[in-house]
Amino acid sequence: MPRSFLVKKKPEKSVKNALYESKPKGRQLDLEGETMSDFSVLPKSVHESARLESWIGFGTPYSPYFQYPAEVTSYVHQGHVQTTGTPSKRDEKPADFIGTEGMENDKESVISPGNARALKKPHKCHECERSFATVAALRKHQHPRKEFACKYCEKTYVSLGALKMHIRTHTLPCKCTICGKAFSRPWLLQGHIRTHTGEKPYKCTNCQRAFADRSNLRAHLQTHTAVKKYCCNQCSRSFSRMSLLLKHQYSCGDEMK
DNA sequence: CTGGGGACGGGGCCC
DNA sequence: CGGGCCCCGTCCCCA
Repeated sequence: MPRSFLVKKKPEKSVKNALYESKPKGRQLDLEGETMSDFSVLPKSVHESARLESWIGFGTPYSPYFQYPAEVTSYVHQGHVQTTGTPSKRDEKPADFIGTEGMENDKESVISPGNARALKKPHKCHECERSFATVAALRKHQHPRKEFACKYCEKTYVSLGALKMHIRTHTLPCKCTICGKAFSRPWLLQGHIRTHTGEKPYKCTNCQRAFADRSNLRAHLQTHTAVKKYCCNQCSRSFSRMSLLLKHQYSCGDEMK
């Protein structure tokens, strides 16, 4: 039985934590069904289609494959316009991304056969004025960098491996055989199993306390130091945790006003 | 309210 | 490319 605090209040996390509820619903059902799947063994066709078609531009109004059906979506950055954007940002303004003119140019009916012959490079980049003979060439020019987008959220990654690792945080393939709780990675599951076994391999050298989690030992070690890691820049106080410092700075800042 | 502990998330790095 | 691990961090509970 999970402790109550495991059900977190943030929406994006509550989805995952809802997996442990007795009655999953909607999206949660979807995720639960995929809990058993391992995205490291995605069908090869998925990977290859992602590689092959990524620079064509999935998820854009420009693409004939706008509704990408596979497990992994993939797209490329727009080289000229967008350097740090996310898929959502890109999708907010599709007209800016490609341009209405570009969309029209994609249709053969817009460029008559005669004009097409006359214009050997009818597809013009709006950023640098270079022209290209094919839509694909234009898009390759505009999208020099490949990115892989998660289908469950808006995060993007530069490698398929990084994306697959991230997708595990949605699919949670590692399941505890004792309580059934699922985790994204095996070592997270190992840490969780310690809560069942009581094993605490991380021992404090200053006192006799032991911890199941290395991070918790690290936080504990801060309690032994006179000057804590997180210092307030308004006063001389220091704290063992960032959260405590932030909380303090909030009140400290009020005092300074 | 504060500080500490428990449990866990996730990106990056190394092998 | 995948697994293991490290590190930094969050969230929640409790004394």
